[in-house]
Amino acid sequence: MSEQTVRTRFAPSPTGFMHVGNLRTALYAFLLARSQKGKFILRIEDTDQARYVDGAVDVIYKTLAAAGISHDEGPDVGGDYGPYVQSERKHLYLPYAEELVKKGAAYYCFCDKHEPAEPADAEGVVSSGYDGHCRNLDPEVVKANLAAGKPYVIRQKIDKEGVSTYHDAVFGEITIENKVLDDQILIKRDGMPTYNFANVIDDHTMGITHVVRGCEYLSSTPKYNLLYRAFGWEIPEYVHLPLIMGRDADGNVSKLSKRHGSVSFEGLVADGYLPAAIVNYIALLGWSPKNDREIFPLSELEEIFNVRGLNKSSAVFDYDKLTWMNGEYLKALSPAEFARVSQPFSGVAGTELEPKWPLIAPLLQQRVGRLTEIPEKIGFLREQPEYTSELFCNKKSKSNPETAKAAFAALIPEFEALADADWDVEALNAIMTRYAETLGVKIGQPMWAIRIGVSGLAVTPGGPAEIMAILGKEESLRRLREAAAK
RNA sequence: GUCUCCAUCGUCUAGUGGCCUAGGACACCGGGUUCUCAUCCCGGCAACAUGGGUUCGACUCCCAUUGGAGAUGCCA
Repeated sequence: MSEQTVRTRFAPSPTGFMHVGNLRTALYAFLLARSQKGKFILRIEDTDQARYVDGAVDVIYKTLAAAGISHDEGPDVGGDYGPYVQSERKHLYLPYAEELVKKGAAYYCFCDKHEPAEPADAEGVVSSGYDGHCRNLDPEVVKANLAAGKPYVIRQKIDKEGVSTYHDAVFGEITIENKVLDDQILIKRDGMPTYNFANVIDDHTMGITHVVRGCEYLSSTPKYNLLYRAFGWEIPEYVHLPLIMGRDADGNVSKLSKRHGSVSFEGLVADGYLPAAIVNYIALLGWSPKNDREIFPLSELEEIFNVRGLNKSSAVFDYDKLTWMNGEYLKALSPAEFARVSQPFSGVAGTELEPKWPLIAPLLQQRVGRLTEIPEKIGFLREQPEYTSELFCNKKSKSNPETAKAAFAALIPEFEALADADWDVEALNAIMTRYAETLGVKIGQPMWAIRIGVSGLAVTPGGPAEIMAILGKEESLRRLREAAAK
């Protein structure tokens, strides 16, 4: 490319939610622009009126903002190439299509709506393409039909001879035989442009230099290039991205969709993933910095992003790895920040646990992958789960129901003797430590028993002392006496 | 069906002809540390789809096969 400023765009259609695949496309387009000190543009593609969803555009703004992907031009921030909403550009497209007709690169078509192909027969054969009925209509007939107000569409006229080749930054040279290119519709019966047409016009008129999009457009790109050429416009640089896949219960892989789990940004956030972690994770799903690092703040990605790191093969979305990465982000938060972001997921609001949240949150920060794990992790604080004395067996701490009984017998009176005012983590730990020392066993043994006694669980956030401090003297002792009776 | 693209551990990936008995991460398994289970640390398991070429030498280049994905809309 020349000295020209890099301009990339993200052109979502307002569907009401943001698929992570789309978000990743936006991220890469944004990163490419930022890394080249270029501009990133947001354009709303709402040419399909039938699909209009209320408030869907706001979802796009909110998601991009939450992800930290900021655009330099767009419907909400303005710019020199507006309007940035396709429905507001409606009047713009028809003249371009008519220009193409004049140039012989497009034609009016008065055929009935092409009936949707049969749901595919036994062989899975799908009828393909337009039959070219109106391709060479007599100009006089066209004029008459137009004058009579006959409904029409405008189709691209594609020369079926030879092959088309273009270059893609990720996939290299792509060559397609022109005969498989269909005379696609440019202007629909309702006067609106199709995505295929609007895209080309908008990208050109908005000065887009790098078209970043999913690789489902790989095989239709030659048609777009024919359009650019018919207009005499410069073809942009293409950056086609591999798809994000999901794995279903049977182990089959396909384009990531709802049956694989949450696939929208807001869905993931609701599942307890931090926006920053989601962005970091998807950045590495199909792109590599070519080194062993995995945790990258967005600001750093803006510096180091490079199209050379883009992968050709599709990637399976791995919720486990996202959970791990989310845990890393959670741990990196300040304790106060963690308490703040995790509280809404905790379920403590309005309960007796709410005042104790500042005590509980620190115990969770190092052991949570998804924020939604929190309620089940702290459920025992409100109600102790059922358990049997089997749980008292633990090889490592040399524990069994007998050692537990002994520990209860010795420790309950000691805890009882502790004054309410002294009931804190240090004092409680001191009591257990002293007991272990006099008995000559590892501290793990009494702690194993007490942990289970007050929680009913083998694994808990925090240790027995922390739990007792949160539970308070009365409730702790009640649970311990019950445990001793088992 | 046709067209296009893809192919390294279960998953995300590094690797651009010799640095590869293929590196990192997640998951899994084992050990260690921490006043305690978890966290953390250390270790282990585990891959170049197959078959032909090219080359002194192929994970890397070419071809075929197989497998996978996408496209084939008056959706975007």
